[in-house]
Amino acid sequence: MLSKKTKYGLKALAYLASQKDQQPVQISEIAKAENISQKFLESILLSLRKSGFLGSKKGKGGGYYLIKDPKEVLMTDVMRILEGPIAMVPCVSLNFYEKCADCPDEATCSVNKLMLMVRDANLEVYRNNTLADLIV
Amino acid sequence: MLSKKTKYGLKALAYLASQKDQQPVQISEIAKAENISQKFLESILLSLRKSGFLGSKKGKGGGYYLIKDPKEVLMTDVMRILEGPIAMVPCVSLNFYEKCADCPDEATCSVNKLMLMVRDANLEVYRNNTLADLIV
DNA sequence: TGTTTACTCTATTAGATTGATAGGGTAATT
DNA sequence: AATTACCCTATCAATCTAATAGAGTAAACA
Repeated sequence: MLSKKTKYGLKALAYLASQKDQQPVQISEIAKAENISQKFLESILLSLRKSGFLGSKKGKGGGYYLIKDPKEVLMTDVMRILEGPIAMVPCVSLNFYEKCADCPDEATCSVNKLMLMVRDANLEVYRNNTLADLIV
Repeated sequence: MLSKKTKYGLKALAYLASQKDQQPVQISEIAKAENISQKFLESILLSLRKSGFLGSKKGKGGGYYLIKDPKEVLMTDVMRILEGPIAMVPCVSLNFYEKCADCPDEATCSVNKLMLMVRDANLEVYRNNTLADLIV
């Protein structure tokens, strides 16, 4: 299940990417346009800023804006920040690897085998899509 | 994240599929071999039986056994029973479709667009793999 | 027939996570 | 200096997960 956090984050990024100019957009505007709880959105945009996707400007006329060209924003990076690991089990995660406590041997683990294929399939989608591809 | 339920269910199915004959295997044996809480495994095997993957035999010499040939058991079906929807959002789910409450128009929704691709990528993996493919 | 075996079912629980809300603080612009 | 809007902390109800406990029931076998 995709978390609301990721869903809202993606919508907000798409909203910013579809702006004509790169003027800052207020949180309240995005929240209203995308039906998102404003306070919740605040925390999401904050984490996107801290991870280098967004810039912000304070004071009157302030708001958030995209730092990079939407074509340069890979979905792999966005998803890892918003949703966390792309893999469904830590033992096949590239960026968040962890050994499964209950599994004695990954090489012969049927779950590992399947989840490795799933991970690769997902990675291919996320790698081949940028923020620009999400805009209509 | 893959739930423990699904993980254990897959391991149990793979364990049963790797048996030489089709004699019933006791829950306790599977639980021990795969490091699974026996009581938790009980409920998982029960749901796999109710959904037509497993048969069970009571009394001495009883246990669970596969009903179909592992080659005939599609991962799509297994995953839907154990984990639920394959799609990450209900609005792109084939078997569990639901409209998103917050989304006015699926056709122009950036999240919908991306999650549709992800769903298809996952479906392809699950459709092209049977229980037999998980065995070493 | 009676006992054992092992599946079946219901209920309960601690813990974690999620999504949302409230309230105040702070920096930058005008 | 006032306003605007970002920034941060804390809290909370609801939900889900994983595990556990205990009792019930059907089938096999001596």
